[in-house]
Amino acid sequence: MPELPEVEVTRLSFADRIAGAHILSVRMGKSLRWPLQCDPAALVGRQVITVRRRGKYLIVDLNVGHLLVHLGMSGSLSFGTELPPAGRHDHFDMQTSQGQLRLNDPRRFGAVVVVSGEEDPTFLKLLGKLGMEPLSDDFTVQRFQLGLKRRKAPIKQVLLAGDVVVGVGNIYASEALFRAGIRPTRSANTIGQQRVAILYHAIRSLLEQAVQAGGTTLRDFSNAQGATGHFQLQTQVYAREGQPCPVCGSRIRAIRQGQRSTFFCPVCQKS
DNA sequence: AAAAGCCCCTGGATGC
DNA sequence: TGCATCCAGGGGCTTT
Repeated sequence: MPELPEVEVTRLSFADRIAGAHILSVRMGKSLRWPLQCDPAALVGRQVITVRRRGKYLIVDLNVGHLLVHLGMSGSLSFGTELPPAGRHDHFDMQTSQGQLRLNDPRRFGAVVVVSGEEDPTFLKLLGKLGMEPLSDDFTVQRFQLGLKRRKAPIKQVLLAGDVVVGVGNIYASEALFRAGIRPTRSANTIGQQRVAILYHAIRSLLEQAVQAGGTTLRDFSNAQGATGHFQLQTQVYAREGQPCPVCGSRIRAIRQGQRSTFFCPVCQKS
């Protein structure tokens, strides 16, 4: 469910409200992808400083240590002072002096993990090999090109892998390649400089627009205040197999790449 | 080093 | 209505 825009929108929807809060209690329900790696009681009394994002991870900086939060495929956070009683899929609840932070995640691919710092082995394992942040100044056409040069796998899968650029998930990968006119099966290292530049700008503008739109809500995404996104109204190929291409009218096609579906226009994305 | 598969888990949609 | 099958926005891990 959540790609970079959804994670960023989630962050923006509660970061200011939780900053400065003191942790009063922590409850872990059914296990998520990994154990918390810390006694919940040990978090009591710590203070939330800020909330950052790296790729699709949220990093909740505490005065002592950090909370790494990942939404997986079906996770969503809520933050509020009057949340309903914990339900079946609420697997993490953190009561603070400024409200309650809750992770709801039916599929439990998500995670909440406590790390001591940025040298913590878990922090390094999860975040250490991530690629460039697409909306940061580090991400340049030149570096993007350099990253793609040494990959001969299909461009769609290189984008998804997250070791060149982070945050582009299954929806935005198809959308970006459509906007750039590149066939998803094209080997990353064979894309010409001009095309790489176009793809670079497509990725940036797409993600920026999606954040502006509050993210994409396909079935159940909502931010920490419960608001849904509306970028799905601007998607052009994702989940539109058989429908006419918005540019040329050809039928949108669907293929499988690495057990994920990919959508593209066979005419606009010739190669 | 890079690429390809497998798997974690639940729920909704579809088909018989 | 019941049951089987497939699919879903991610990504770490193991094997080639």
